[in-house]
Amino acid sequence: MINITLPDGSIKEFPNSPTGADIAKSISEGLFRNCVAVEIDGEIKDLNCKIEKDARVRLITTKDKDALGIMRHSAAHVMAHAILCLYKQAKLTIGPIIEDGFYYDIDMEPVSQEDFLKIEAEMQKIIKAKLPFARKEIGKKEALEFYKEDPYKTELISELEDGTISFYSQGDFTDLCRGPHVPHTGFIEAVQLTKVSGAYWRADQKNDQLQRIYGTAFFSQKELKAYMRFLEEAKKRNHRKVGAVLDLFSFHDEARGMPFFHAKGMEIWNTLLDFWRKEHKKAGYIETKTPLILNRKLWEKSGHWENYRENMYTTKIDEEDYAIKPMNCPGGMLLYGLKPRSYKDLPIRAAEIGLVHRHELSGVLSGLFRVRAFHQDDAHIFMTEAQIHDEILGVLRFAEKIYSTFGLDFHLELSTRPEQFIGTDEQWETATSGLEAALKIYNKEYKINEKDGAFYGPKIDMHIEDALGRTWQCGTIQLDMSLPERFDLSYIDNRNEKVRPIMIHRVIYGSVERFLGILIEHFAGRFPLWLSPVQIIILPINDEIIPYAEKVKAEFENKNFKVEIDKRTESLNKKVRNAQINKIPLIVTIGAKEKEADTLSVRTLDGKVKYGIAKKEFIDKVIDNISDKNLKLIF
RNA sequence: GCCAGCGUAGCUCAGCUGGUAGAGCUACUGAUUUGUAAUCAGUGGGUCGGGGGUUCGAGUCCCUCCGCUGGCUCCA
Repeated sequence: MINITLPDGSIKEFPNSPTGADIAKSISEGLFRNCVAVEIDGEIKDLNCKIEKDARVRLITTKDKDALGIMRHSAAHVMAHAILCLYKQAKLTIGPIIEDGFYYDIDMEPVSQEDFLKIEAEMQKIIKAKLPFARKEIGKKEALEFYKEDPYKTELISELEDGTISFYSQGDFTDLCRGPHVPHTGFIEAVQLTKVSGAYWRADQKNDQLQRIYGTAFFSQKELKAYMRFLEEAKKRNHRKVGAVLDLFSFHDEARGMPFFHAKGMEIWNTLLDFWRKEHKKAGYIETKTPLILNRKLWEKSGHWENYRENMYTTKIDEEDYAIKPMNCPGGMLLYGLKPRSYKDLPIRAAEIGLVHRHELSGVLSGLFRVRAFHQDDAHIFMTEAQIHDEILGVLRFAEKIYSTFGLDFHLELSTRPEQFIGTDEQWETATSGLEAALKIYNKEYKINEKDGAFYGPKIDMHIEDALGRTWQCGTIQLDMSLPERFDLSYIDNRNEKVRPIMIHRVIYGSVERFLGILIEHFAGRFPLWLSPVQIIILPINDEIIPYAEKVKAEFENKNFKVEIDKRTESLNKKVRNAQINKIPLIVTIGAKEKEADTLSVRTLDGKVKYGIAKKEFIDKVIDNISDKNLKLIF
């Protein structure tokens, strides 16, 4: 007898080695039809996997959060199967699932999106056939024999241990795979190929370039359609597009990857930095500024010349080598080292909006998200060991305050010591536990990325989440055990001894350019009033009223509102349409009635119009919205 | 840098298998003086990304360079 414990605690008895399918059927036929896999004592297995001993069992239905990944992995197999049918000489490599779908890296002739239709058609045949996925455990020798013509699979198998190797087949297709899979191909209800790219075998440029074909799959056409709508929405919000319509910035061939900001872009830029400066001052930061071009000797001292050279722009001045800074830290070190420091001075929180240049590969440039010149909202905090966790905690709380002002939620990731590192075990221990202690007090869940820290210290990354649920790494807090050493920084402690300070680098916006890009997409160009480059547009109803409208405009400007007036002899409808397209939050129409009554009619971007609002009331409300940094206009 | 796709007026796009470039919006001019998402008419605007080639003839075919987009790699 086998005793199966179900998640609700109930126990079912089976005479001999039941499968997940048997268990499902014993409960209901409907449940069985929706089951894709089964979790046995915490491990997810195929539904037809025999359960040989008493176990805790959880049936995974299509509704389960684990189901989607299992099915997408099966979809990757189906795609590979279809491709092998169409491209006989293709060789498969790896085909994992990713965040919103799957891909398969295949050694084959280059394909383009036009080929998707026929691949998808072939996939549909396989799906319609409802071919069962069959697992076969196989010896290493046999596996190598099976793939003797295939260098990729041979390489993969040779890294596996004998006894752990399994193959999965559907129809005449077989692939090396750990599993699990859905019971049959018919579970792949909605599937679509999304993109192709070249990808190197084992991510190494020296290796062959493979075709990476991406796809996504869902349990229903409805979900697939919703996902496609999401992609559409993201496209509509694309900051490059919105930035052009709103006249915020542009790119020119004369300076690839280096944005030009227009007047309206600068309005937002300055608002972002005004806010930033005010908050930093309140949080006990000083602001500094270091030069753009610094002597090679400094970069040699900091280690950048050795480790970061290929990303640096260099130049010669008076026969000496210089580099345009790719990071602000070495300059910051010089400022700290300027004079003897006392423990009483610490912590020193020195911020710098530093313009850095990095020579990124041409292919990676992407709007404001990936550029070659950008401003970091940097700060270097110098402190004693005892101050580590207070300072880290301070930065976390500070960042939260900043992000929440934009309505951005975020999550944290801690990266620990990598394979290659400098410093002693003890230093790493102190540093890492300092970060962890702060995270614990901060009391927000965080993910640990083992061995993902910088070689010079552990770090905490802050990933914000935008209105579409996409995440972006913005903030980072990096403990640096290298630079204070290299620059021989010190402070005098209370026993008159020289001590090396602990230093962190931290950014909150990250790159101001990129943060602005994220905000554009987050708000879809409809900035909250305090951030809007144009807050109010005045639409005079006819030419006669223009002088009065100008007076109102001057009045608004006196209050520091960002206001424009549309004096064109166009229909009101057209001017309204224009203002809506330009996403100006407050569209104010002025005609004889308004002049008479000292009122305004105010249209907001939702298309609603309020007539007869007293001018004074309007001004007060605008002031309130701006000073409260309201995310939603309260009017 | 690599793979794939793309590059026609300021913007959005049309231009079939090669036969000497087109629309809407914008801009400008005139009329209209407008009450909440495009008033009407007229005018201007392009060495079809650059260069080279094939051809009697190239926006269209080929080569090459540049740029853009999606990925790879890297990262803020």
